[in-house]
Amino acid sequence: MQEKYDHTATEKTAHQYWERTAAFKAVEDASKPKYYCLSMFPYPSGKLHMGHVRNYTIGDVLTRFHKMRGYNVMQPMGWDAFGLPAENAAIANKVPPAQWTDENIAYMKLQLKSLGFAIDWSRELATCKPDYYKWNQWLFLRMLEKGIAYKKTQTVNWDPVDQTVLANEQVIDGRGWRTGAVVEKREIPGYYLAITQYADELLNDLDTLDQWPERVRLMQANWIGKSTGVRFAFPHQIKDDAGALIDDGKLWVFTTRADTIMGVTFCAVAAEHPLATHAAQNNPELAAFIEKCKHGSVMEADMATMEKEGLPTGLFVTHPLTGEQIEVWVGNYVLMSYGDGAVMAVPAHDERDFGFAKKYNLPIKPVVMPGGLSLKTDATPVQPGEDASAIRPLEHLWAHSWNVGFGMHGELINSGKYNGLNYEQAIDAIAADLAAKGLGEKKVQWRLRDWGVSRQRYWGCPIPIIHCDDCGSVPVPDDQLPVVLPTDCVPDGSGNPLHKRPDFLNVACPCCGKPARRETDTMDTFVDSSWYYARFATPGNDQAMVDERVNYWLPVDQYIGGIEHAILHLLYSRFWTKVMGDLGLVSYREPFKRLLTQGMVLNHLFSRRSDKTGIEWFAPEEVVLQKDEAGRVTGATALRDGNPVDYGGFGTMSKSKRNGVDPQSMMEQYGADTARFFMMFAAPPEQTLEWSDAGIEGSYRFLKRIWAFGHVFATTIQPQLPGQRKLGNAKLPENLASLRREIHLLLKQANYDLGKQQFNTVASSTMKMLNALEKAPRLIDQNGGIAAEVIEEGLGILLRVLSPLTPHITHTLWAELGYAKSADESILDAAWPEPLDAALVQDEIELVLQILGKTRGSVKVPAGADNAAIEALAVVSEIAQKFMEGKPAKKVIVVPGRLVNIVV
RNA sequence: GCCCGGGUGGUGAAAUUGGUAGACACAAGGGACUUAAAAUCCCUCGGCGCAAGCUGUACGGGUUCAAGUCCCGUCCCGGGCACCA
Repeated sequence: MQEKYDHTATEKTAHQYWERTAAFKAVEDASKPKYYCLSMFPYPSGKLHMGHVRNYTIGDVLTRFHKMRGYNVMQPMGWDAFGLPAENAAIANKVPPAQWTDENIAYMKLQLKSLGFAIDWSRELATCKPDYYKWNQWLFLRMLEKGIAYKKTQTVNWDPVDQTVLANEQVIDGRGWRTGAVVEKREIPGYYLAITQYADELLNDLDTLDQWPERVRLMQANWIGKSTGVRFAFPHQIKDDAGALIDDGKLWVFTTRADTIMGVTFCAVAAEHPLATHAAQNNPELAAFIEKCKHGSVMEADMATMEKEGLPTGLFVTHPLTGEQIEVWVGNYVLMSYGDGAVMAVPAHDERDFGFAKKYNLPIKPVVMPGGLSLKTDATPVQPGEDASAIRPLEHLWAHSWNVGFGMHGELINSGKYNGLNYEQAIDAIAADLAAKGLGEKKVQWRLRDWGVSRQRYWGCPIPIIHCDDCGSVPVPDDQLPVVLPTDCVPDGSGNPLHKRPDFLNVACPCCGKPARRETDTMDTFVDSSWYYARFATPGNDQAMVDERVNYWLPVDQYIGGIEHAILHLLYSRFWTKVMGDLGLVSYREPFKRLLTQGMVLNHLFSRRSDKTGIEWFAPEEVVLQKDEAGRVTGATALRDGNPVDYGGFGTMSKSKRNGVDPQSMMEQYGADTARFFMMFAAPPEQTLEWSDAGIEGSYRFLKRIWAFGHVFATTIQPQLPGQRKLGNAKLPENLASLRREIHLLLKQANYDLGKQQFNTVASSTMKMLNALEKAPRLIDQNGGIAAEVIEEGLGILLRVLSPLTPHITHTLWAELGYAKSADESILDAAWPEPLDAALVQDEIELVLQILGKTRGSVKVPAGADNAAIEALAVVSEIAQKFMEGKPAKKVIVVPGRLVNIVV
């Protein structure tokens, strides 16, 4: 074998072998447990970034590990290929998005191949291809039939110059990003998917996802936002100009605290509420305020700090239980989009209402005595630590905003017939009374909204609808699917280019046959990514969305991706799965059994602030770091002018901050194995990873040492191997037994860590194995062939444990050093190593010796010794005698295999 | 504001879930080889101390034979959510 490590040659050899043997082709096989390992598919933006490399390396390590463990593994890859960046690139380069996308896919595929990922490329898919998106359209039509998809008007950002709809991120300070024109809000029709029909199941099934990170489940639960309460109405006689009762004479509100209804002193409605609109007609001040509220809501950042403001409408509604007249206010803190756009206000028990009431001098009426407080003779509560003789009226307590009531449950007071009831009793009684009057009932309110999927965009999956003047919006018949998107359009930024394509637009109505128009809206790209993992299981089927194979491979056993998809993508995919399940297409209810959210890749940030140009960012290779004598970074100077730049610590790699590292140049210089190893070694997978050039060098050094040891093995150890092997359970001389034990202990640790998906310590274990083996060759002089056998076994273990991380170098060494049993066998076919009990046993074990809980040293005891024997040995040991200072042992704690603690 | 994570050497981190804190690596310092440099190899490396030893996991308490790990309180850092009624 070659003496020096040549990563280019090594990687080429391995790639050719995998290609030639179709090593990663996955075929259904009922005789083996299956393992479907999936990394979130990339958007073909042009080239891979380090986040991709990290993501796919994690997936590949798991894939290869399971393959060697005997699982039937499948790791596919595809392209999330529709989306806005392709349109933007088209505008900039005057190239059709399809062409740009295809070119990017071709390049990125090469990059993925050069990283050596064990991907079954025969299952590759791109969401922009008709054979994929046909099934988006097909399922959309099924949803339409079941009432899960429906049409309603939606508000969009409209650029009046470009005549186009803008995504939220394309609106900058209220203006279009390209034209600078003031963006208008427009109401246009669009299609929605009723994800809220599945809200309950989506929430409840989170409990079954016990192999998901807790925080992701929490984020989803918050997003779904279930709250149970009572929806009820305040009757009124307020009429509009035509003389009709506004909202049928009922102001509906939702509350989770129906027990405090008797404490309502006013109501607040959103600026867009019909009552507000009505009241503003003859009230310029109110009209101005409402206008301000509507505009204010655009600026997200101000929302958080915004002061609670309001104005009275002068309108009154009737309290449904007391009959009192309740004034209606417009409040800037009431959202039209949540519930009914109106709230009851109970200042005594809600912090926000309280602040509002204090500001505008509205009455505060306490109706709940918080639990845990006792009452004084005048029925006021005693504060913890307060002198019980102090007499204060109830109102005084709240007027001083002593927070005894906000959000707390307790017994009702000041509430007439409900006095004395607790939280649950009060809600039941009040809900019953409201129901009897036809003015309310218990209700569950969700934060989750239906999913608007219409996008007024060209580069997406066409929505399969035809608009006919006579028949209305008609679904495209199944036999006319797919509705194919023309791929030769070049968007220029003004409007949807499909509008200029008569060949696409003009079509006969499927109902009546008259000329009609095709829908030009396309689907949200989240639709594309909501089921691609299922299609991977059934490649090549042009007759059905999925087939029986889907129930073999799915659910995905391990899904890996960024935390940024914790909510939308994962929630939509779960929803889509449930819909597919209800249509009888799949037999599982959750798509992803186990989820790993990998951390981001960070790098140093360098910048310089100048008055003229603002912030200028420096790439790490453009600066020189300054360090103090301890090696701590104290500052940096620019290479180009020698002047200082600001060091901003670590931040996520980004184009704009110029701190990204290009995987391509990395791989050319050091190779894929080094990149992969560093990624795995530098941090546990879920944590952020700090890029380090020195760390890369270190990983490279390790691989060079592995290779060098392989060379030593081939030249000096292998020739010593006896023809007849006798290692097995053989009794070895202590120096060999100890080396062998060390390797097997490290293997045990590595297997344990792999189970935990803690790959950084797996990498550590392989380094420790090499450290041990490098010292071993001299053992041959004393022990001959048997030592060579121990080393051979150790290196074989090391290569296999390392192989999921650095598959190329281990592939080559495995073959070159004679580990492969035949020419068509590679390390991938080797069984994963397991530690041998025979290698782990030892005659004597060393226990930690503590006196009074303080570690003082260690004591050697025979391996089989029982607690009493260990105790006896420990007490008479030299160290124990020294530290016990002649005092008798009061108690001795023996933790088998670990330590002895003597208490005196 | 609420909800999650975190806080361990100069740095990234480890500690088999209550049992020798700092494994493994990076950086730094010293040495060997070399005409020299690079590469490689060896040694040192939490703090104090010549040493025995003492001390040390953000801070203050507690439980325990034993606490980085568990409990209570405080202070920071990161992330998510939010006028959600």
